[in-house]
Amino acid sequence: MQHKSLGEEPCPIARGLEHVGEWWSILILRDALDGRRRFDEFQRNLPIAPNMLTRRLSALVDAGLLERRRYNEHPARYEYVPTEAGIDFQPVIAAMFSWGRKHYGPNPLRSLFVYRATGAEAEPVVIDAVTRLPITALDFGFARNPDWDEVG
Amino acid sequence: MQHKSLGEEPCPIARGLEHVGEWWSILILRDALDGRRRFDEFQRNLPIAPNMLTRRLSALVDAGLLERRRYNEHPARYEYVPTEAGIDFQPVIAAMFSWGRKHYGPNPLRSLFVYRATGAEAEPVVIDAVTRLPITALDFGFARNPDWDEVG
DNA sequence: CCGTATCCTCCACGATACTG
DNA sequence: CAGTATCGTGGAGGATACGG
Repeated sequence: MQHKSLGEEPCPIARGLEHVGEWWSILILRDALDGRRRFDEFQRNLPIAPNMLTRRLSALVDAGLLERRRYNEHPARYEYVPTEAGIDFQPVIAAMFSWGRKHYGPNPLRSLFVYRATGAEAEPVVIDAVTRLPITALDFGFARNPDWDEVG
Repeated sequence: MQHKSLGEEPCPIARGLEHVGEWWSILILRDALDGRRRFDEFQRNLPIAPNMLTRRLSALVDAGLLERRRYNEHPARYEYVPTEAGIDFQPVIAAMFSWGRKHYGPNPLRSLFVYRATGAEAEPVVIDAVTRLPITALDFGFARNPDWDEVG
């Protein structure tokens, strides 16, 4: 993102976007979370130019989402494995999948859940793992509160 | 996105990204879902140039995420309200908030849930609203399956 | 006051050639 | 096979002036 000042925005969404906002980042993350590790695995699965793949992988490493790990000495070979921050990105991917599936999927009228559940259309929700209560973006007051550290 | 062929990718994530992949789109959506409706409301809350705001709002309308609704005749005034597809985007926003909060927030060590729940750190998960079971991106096989319509 | 039109900059992305 | 180097382009994003 060129508007670097957004990285200093108080909103966690804006801050997070700073690291995954580029087009390919999320798709690479998707593949990494799907078990892909190596350069050519990514490239086989994505219509991306090799230099772009290099750049995005480096950026994701710098952002702390992927770890570059040497798996062979001679010749030097690396694999890219999700860090904790990368793994934590899974719920975002899952939510995006569900949303994209419903509204822009090959068959927009049916969601993936149809095949896995009751046959009724289902809405994904994000729930708090502690309270087990559903939370919504609106609950956050995320775009309103200037101080994200204030305790209610 | 310039790589228009990605809009024809089978993966719902890639397809969805086509509509919200631009930097400002998600932040505008965030504000819209937070109750903002009007041009100047958005602009007051975001460090965005007015022409960009116009462009992104139009794009979101074209993508079917926002509806442009006239609320005044003379002079002509419009407001932008989330469609169903826009509202359905909330889980993505929520997941992004949680993720950004944990890893890139002003206080990266604590998540918002801390303040709302037990005091323990919590991980958000996406659950299927029908089965009430947690789902993960890996469950989808999303990056692997060429045919998203196949029924198991 | 609520936007739109114009013009410019810069970088994400693409194509291709090359190297150990 | 696993990348890097070089060059080019379109469009996202920015600054600012204008219009209803």
